[in-house]
Amino acid sequence: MVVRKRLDYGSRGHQVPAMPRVPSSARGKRSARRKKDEMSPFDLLATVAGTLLVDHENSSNNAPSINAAALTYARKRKSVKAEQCDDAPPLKSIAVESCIAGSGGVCASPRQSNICLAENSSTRNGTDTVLESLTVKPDMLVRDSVFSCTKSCNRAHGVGGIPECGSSRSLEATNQVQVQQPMDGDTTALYSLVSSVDLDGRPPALVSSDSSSGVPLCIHDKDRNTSPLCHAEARHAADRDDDENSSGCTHPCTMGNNKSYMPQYTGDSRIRKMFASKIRKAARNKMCGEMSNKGSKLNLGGKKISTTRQRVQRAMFKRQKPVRRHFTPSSAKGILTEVKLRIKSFTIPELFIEIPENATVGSLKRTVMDVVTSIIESGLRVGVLLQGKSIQDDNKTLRQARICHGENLENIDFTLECEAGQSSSHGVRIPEEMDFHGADAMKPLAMVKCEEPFSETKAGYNNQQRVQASPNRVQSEHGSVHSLFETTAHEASASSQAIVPVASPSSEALAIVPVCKSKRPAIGQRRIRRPFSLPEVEALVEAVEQLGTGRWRDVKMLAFDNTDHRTYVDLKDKWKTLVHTASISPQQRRGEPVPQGLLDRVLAAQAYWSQQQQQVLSGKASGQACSSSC
DNA sequence: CTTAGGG
DNA sequence: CCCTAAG
Repeated sequence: MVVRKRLDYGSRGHQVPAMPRVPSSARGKRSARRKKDEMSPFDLLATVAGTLLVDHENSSNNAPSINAAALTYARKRKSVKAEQCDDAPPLKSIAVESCIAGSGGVCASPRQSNICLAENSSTRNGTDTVLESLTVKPDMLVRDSVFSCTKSCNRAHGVGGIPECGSSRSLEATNQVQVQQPMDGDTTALYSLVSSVDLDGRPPALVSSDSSSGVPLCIHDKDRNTSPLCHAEARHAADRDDDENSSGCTHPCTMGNNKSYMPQYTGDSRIRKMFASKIRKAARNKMCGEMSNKGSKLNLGGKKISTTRQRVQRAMFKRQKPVRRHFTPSSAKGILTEVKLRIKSFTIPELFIEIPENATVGSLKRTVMDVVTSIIESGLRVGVLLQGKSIQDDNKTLRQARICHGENLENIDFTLECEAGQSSSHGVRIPEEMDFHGADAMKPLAMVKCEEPFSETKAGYNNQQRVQASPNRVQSEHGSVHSLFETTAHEASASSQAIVPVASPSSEALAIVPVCKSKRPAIGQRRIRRPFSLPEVEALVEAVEQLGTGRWRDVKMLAFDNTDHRTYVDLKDKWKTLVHTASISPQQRRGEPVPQGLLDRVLAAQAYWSQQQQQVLSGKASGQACSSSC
């Protein structure tokens, strides 16, 4: 038997992408295998750092703590694939220079605040602007990373020096590390001590600008005046699905009406379902060729451009753990203190990579790896801040630096940044070298980032409207960008964490930006929930009273012909729920209350038309019997 | 494509 | 809302 598979589920005008469907047998396996092959930027970094540390942990006492942390992280993350490590070039010695960053560890160097996009220089100072945080020059792979020693119950102090780090919003990796801290060691020794990190193995979570002020990509986030760290702390308890949230994308005004329903952030289950649905659909259809575990498609070769400049714009991670400091029982000498540190922030700058169009995914991965490696290789600088003030004398003992007996431990922060000024030998291009035609080149990024996939309350009903609202985006979606997006998404770990290349109109450069849910319903994207309003219900009831149940297409045309987001299936479903609502007690009803009068009409119409249908059926049957007998 | 019904 | 069998 041939089973027809409908590709267009929706009604006219409601565009639902033709999607392959996975056999229902696979439905139960939605979220089963997702994370396996994911390689988040942090993973990538962790892998690199891990390799670095492997090479140097025995030979160098000055291995940057971040590497240690990253290594631990990498080790704990089974998802770090060996292939990435294998392909990584041998790492040379790391020049780790203890260097003190400026207060707050942010933008100590003018270059760091130099951005290629932000035409508005007034935004460059002080708190980082969105653009600044988005486009960090590659000379700082790890910028403004801050370790912080804090007591478990001392949240406020853990923030020391951080709030000023606007750039820390860019990427926060609050890995918690544990340090055996000899009280008499000098600051340099302290760095190496971080090697004994005890990293929490949880995968890096994504910063959602909605839930964290760490990603102020959209203006609406200004409403949230919580400090990043406070937010971070607040998210501890529920950091479960950070990785599902879009890092660079905010959904400022969506879901305005129904605060209790926020699909983008509602939780993993929903979004995971979404992605799992994507996966299974894709797998079933096999129309996308090789699919990543995120349902991504790889089609790099199909691009028309000869060179792809990839812009690793930004990656953000946020890992939140309760800030704790563990004091081990003092040894006989009583000079060891176990301290838990955490990386407050961790910034990866944008990278520009030239990749031939016939490059393979593997080569792309290797290139990214090489670039990251080269940057790390060039050296990381660790800074120690005590109460926001940098400690520049590496020879000073901790006691001399008044870092002792834990009394100041909660005030210690660490900064990590790349050695400035190096250029990559792997084809990395710093922003200035890009042939951007002015700052406009990056406009699409901003658009995409802040773009709201669905604006439930304001975008209007027409899908087309939204598409038209952002021609650049549309262009991006249909071009080669899409294929690259798929590729990149494969490497990124979480949905929201995925970095997506976006075509730059004025150049052929591809920008990789944190993925933002597409305005176009992504493949397998569940439609946004749009509760029926009272007028809609009234219209529906009236139409059904007129036409009856079972003629949903007509009902649609009669009462909802101008609303594309209501399919006749939706109307049918709504009627179903209305009937159910009318049949239950008012106390059991949820959502916007429907007037009882309307519900009565629903029941009446339902009873009437069901009776009619039965009569039709019986009449039909009798007619058939008659005709057959006659 | 529509309808119907379960999820 | 989604998914799908069936008409």
